[in-house]
Formats: sequence, C-alpha cells, structure tokens
Amino acid sequence: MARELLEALDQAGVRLTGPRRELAALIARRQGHFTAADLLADAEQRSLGIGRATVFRLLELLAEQNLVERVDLPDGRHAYVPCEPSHHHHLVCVSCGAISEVDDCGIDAVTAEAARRSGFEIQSHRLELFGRCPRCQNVEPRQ
Amino acid sequence: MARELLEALDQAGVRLTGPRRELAALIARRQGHFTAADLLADAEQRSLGIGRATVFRLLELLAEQNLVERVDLPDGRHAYVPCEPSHHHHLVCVSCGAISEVDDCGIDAVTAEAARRSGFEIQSHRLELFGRCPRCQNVEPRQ
DNA sequence: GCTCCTATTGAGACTTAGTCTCAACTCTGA
DNA sequence: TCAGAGTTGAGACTAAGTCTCAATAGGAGC
Repeated sequence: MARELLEALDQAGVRLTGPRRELAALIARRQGHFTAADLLADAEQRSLGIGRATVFRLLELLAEQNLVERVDLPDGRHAYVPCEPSHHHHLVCVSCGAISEVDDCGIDAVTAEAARRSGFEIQSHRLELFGRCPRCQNVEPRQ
Repeated sequence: MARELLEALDQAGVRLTGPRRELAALIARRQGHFTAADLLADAEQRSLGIGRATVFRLLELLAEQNLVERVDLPDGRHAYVPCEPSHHHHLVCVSCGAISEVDDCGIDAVTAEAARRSGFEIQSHRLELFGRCPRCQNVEPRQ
C-alpha cells in the first residue's frame, strides 16, 4: 500500500524524498480515515522531524492524484481516506472509523432526476454515508 | 423569512433578543448560502456591535432546530443554508452561490443498496450536488 | 409598570487547521 | 561528482471556531 502510493507519486513526476516515503508508510499503517493532525501526531511520536507544512503538502499532492480523498465527517472535521482513483463514495463507521468504498449504486439516476426538477446543470456531487460497520454491529448489537 | 426564524426560535423556548432579531434579518436578506464570516461581516458593516461568539452561537442554535443546514463547499469551507426542517439535499450553484433544495429523489434506494453490499447499518447520509443554476447557464451558456 | 432571575451578551484570550515564506537541504539526471 | 531545481522544516501568519467571565437585558410574575 505504501509502495502503491510511492509508485503513483513517482509516475506523477515528483521526487521520492525521505519525508514522503515515511508519510506514505504512516498512511499505509492507518486503518480507515485519518486527519492531517493524526498524521502529524504519528510523525511526531516517531520523532521523524517532519514539518506541519510537509504533511499538508503531501496530502494535497495525494488528493490531486486521487490517491486519497477528503471526507467531511458529521462533526465538521476534515478527514482523508486512502482509496482507488476511480469515482466512488465512502461509508464511514461512526464507531471505529473504518471506511468502506461503494461505487455509484444508482446515484447517477438521483442526480439526473434532481437536475431535471431543478434545472441545474450538475457538475459534481458528494455522497457520504455514515453508520456502523459489520464488526461494530457484532460487538455492540444495539446502540 | 426573518419572522419565521424568530417564531421557530420562540417556539424552541429561547429568548428573542436584539442581536438574534438583527441576525435573523441579515440571514433573511441573504440569497443562497453564506458563511459565518459573511454574517459577521454584514453585522460589522452595519455597526451592529454583534460579537463573533454570538454569531456562531446563533448558527448552532438554528442548526439544532434544522432551520439552517451546514453545507461543505467543494473548496472545503463551511457554509450555511436557510431551509425547511424536513430532510432533503442541496444543489449549490458554483457560479453565483444560489441554493436549491431537492427532496430524496430515490436516494433511499441508493443507501439501501450500499448497506446491502457493505453490511453497514446506515444511520445518516449527506448528499451535496454542485453545478450551475438555470440563470447562470443563460448568462454564460458554456463555461 | 416594576422587579428579579436567568439566559444571553461582547470582549478578548485561546485553540486548531491550514497557508506562506525563505534559507537550507537533497534528489536525480547528466 | 556536480549543479540546479524541487523539496524541506521552522516559524510567522491567517482564518475559523471555542471558551470564559463579568455585564446586560428579556420576560415571567406580580
């Protein structure tokens, strides 16, 4: 996974520097979503000496390459999710933070219908689903 | 519109203070979405002497009553949209900022399908559509 | 209309997220 | 090995939002 990120960066024509390799490894090690602050804390904990700006710059770079996607959590925070470059949406587990990807599942029909009713010319959309993953349902069947 | 907001606040059992009346009027005067900073600037421009904290507190209050909804713009900023309390989604015009509401248009089928495929128990979702409103399409047919 | 209690207020300090600048460093192709 | 361009970390800066606290004012009860 860290290897995939680095390969994609290499193909994008940017340098594979030490900090980038280390951050890619940290991202690969994480399950589910993470915030810029999480990544920064990881790096600090391991005394990697990676600057705040470098973290934000890498996340921006990965987002440009669609290797990571920005998700807005229900509480308003911004998180990132490592993902496939194709268009899809995310299911976010509100208990453990696990992320699952779903492809369109008919959302195009919804946007087409909304466009028809409103007269808007729709250029993009964002769908985020929040709930509990199968594992958390088993651990605590009712919440 | 300002009247509706105030009536709803009254029914929620909070005091109808001067600052709240003034902010309700400012919100009513705005078309489409606005940010907390917009509202703050409006208040400052009119020398209403309304504090930063008061603006955020009122927006939180209105959001609790579902009189205003928080929307995450594509650029990552948070905006607010005055709206009906029922569940629905927003179409945001990326040119002029106009907002249109759409009801579910079949999104429930999409979430059900996503739940079936992933095993998640879906609790909530967020759908935002971005594009150009009919007026902006007329002004500049191709962008 | 007056009083009193409590919700609400503004000021401003504080926190957090993210951006920007710049001199120093380090990849990488030649 | 070298040179130059891309990248780095430090730290100042900005913007967004929260928190505290003493002062104020809404409105229920009289």
